[in-house]
Amino acid sequence: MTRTRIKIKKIDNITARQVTFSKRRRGLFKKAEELSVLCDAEVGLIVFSSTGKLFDYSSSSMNDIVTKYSTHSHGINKLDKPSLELQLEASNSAKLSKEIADRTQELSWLKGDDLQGLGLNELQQLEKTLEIGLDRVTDIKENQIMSQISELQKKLAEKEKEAMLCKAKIPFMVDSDKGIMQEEGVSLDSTNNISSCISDPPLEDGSSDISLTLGLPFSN
Amino acid sequence: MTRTRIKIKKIDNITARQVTFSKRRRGLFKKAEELSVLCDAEVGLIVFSSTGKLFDYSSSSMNDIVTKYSTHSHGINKLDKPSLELQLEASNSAKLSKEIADRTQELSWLKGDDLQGLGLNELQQLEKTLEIGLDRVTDIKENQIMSQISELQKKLAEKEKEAMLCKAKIPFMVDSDKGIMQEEGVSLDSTNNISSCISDPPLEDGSSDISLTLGLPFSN
DNA sequence: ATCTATTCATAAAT
DNA sequence: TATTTATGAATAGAT
Repeated sequence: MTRTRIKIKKIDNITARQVTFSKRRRGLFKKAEELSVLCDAEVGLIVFSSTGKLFDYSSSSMNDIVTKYSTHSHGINKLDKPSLELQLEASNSAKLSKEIADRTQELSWLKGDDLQGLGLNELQQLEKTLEIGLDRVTDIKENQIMSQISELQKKLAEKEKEAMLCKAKIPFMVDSDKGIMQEEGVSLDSTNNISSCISDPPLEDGSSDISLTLGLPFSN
Repeated sequence: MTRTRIKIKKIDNITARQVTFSKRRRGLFKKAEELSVLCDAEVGLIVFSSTGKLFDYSSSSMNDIVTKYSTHSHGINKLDKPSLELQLEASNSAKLSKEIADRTQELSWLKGDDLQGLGLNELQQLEKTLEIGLDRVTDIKENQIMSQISELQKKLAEKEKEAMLCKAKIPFMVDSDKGIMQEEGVSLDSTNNISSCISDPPLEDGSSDISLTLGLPFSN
């Protein structure tokens, strides 16, 4: 690899072999971890040195990985064959895994990934499915938008009515309370008058304050 | 590593992730084998891709390695221990089931089913995903259609060329075979003449002459 | 363990 | 997926 290229055969010199083992072992474990992280893969690595020392790395639990390995395709006996129940569980797992794989595949296709292997018919089917899905989603979305809008309009209308009623009451209130009625009439749009109505009984549920959602046509 | 350095974090783009997985997996397995050979080490390597596909390498028997691993230092419970393993299997099953449920749900959404519970933001996100997917599918489909068309055009052109060559030969055939040449000349587009050429050796694809592209304005 | 000259691995482009 | 290429990494041998 460097100063000179070496042949891939057992290194005779013990010292040199140990040195190389240390260096390359580090490199190998580093690469194993990088693979698992970069590619979201499950990696299990077990190394015994020639002197019998153990080194291991696993991206998740080595137990899980080995178990999965022993079931996967190897179906039968990787590590002994403890019980019938285990076998059943294993085949169940395999089925579930397959189902996940299938759905993952379908999801990829729907998202437009991984399409190269598909034939024209499949592509057309996919296109149709997507068109239908898109239509429905757009539909529902539009419905939601429209109902949000009309709800807001309704609330707004209510508040407007409230404000009107409030204003309409002012002459009487002023009249009965204090008798300060003026000839020219009451200034109906005075902000003072309006704010004096704040203590009116609030409307039902969450909508206690219309201004809350007013500038928020797309709130959710 | 190369054109640019990359960060060791999960690669988002699925395609890029798959490509990197293939390359690095090869590299990793190669280094694993080199380590085992050069340093006389026992190496077991198990990799599951993110789609669940299994890859493995072992310098000797994976079973031996895993068994040795499970005893070594780990002394206790790696394999066997039925009840514990059963528990693990069960929780594994639960995980898998949940994953299936998640993907099933997402598939439903993409297909436009079961949208009632979603909020506006989710719907918009969904819509976007579908639009992207649809674009890609349509793209690939169109490509396939175009290549089918041009392949057909190419074949057609070849047949036309064949027919032309055939016709061109007719005068000589008629002349030498029967001497029925007429003053007015041979009717070159007689269907009889054409059909009489069917037994001509078909031309290979490399095509040998100028008429190669004759009827193929859109060849590619 | 550290240093480098080299080979190797590989990200990006094709 | 395969190939190519530019460049970052790994590492054999020396110290």
